[in-house]
Amino acid sequence: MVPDFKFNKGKARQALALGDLERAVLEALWEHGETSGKEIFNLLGKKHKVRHNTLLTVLDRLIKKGLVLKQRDGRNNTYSAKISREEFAKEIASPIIEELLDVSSHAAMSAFVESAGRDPEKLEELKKLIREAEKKNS
Amino acid sequence: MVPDFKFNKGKARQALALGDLERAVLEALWEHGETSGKEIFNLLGKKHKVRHNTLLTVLDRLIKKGLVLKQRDGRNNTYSAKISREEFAKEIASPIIEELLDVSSHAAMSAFVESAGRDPEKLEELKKLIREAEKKNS
DNA sequence: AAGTATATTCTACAGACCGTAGAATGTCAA
DNA sequence: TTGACATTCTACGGTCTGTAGAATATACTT
Repeated sequence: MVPDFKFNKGKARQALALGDLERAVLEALWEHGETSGKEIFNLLGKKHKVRHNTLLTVLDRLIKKGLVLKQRDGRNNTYSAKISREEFAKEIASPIIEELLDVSSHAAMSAFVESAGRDPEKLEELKKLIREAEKKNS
Repeated sequence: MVPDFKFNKGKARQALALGDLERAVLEALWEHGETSGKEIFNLLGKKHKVRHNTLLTVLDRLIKKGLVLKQRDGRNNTYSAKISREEFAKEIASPIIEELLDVSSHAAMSAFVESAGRDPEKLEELKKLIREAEKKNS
């Protein structure tokens, strides 16, 4: 175990290209689909203790990042995820995994199987994916 | 495919908790073991076009992060990685993978098998790890 | 021992990213 | 038209990273 150095949860979240609040907003949009600014505030403002403003700024940044779509609807706006959870996950997973394997494929694979392995279903899917990959290789 | 949004190499590197130059320095230390400041400059200064200073600052930050050890040796210092490549990889892989699986286990597993699957040896190791995990589960 | 070359330390700046939110503005509805 | 509400504009501060000038320490040479 390494003293001092801690690659903590915060770091891991950052690893996913977005800040915590940004992620939370995106999650909310995935969960609720098209959502007005007010709804978003109701969903997140209390828990995160942020102003309505703040959430709108965050939404704006997500728009700039190409992750969220904004539509006018009278005096309100409507926000929706421009990219599905699956697409997002796919987009970020590949380069990260590539890097992890590059640093140490053994460590990466161990960690992966250890995490996924806690769920037998995931293990089954993993095996299936491997069989498919092997078929493609041969 | 998602337009606009690109989780590029840069992001992925950042995901590994360090900046590019920091990573490069750490890699150099892993490769060359105990190294003087001058050697580090010779190894990296040219390629990265940075001053000796810059590298020492980076080393200093790595020290603060608990990743590098500094020792006096006369007028020079000697730097060495305080954490092995394997340890480092292990440390960072787990939380990242945890997060990736959390966002979408399917996407994470697909991406993983796709990356690792390009190398049959890795695929074999993966299968072995899975068998071990299954044994532990039962 | 003084001088010089070299390495290190101190200090600082800039840019990106993110959370945060006040102030200004726009819009609908009564 | 006015009031209530939502949005937009603007901006600040903290963190992280790359970058490096200036100041300082050290050792070797003469």
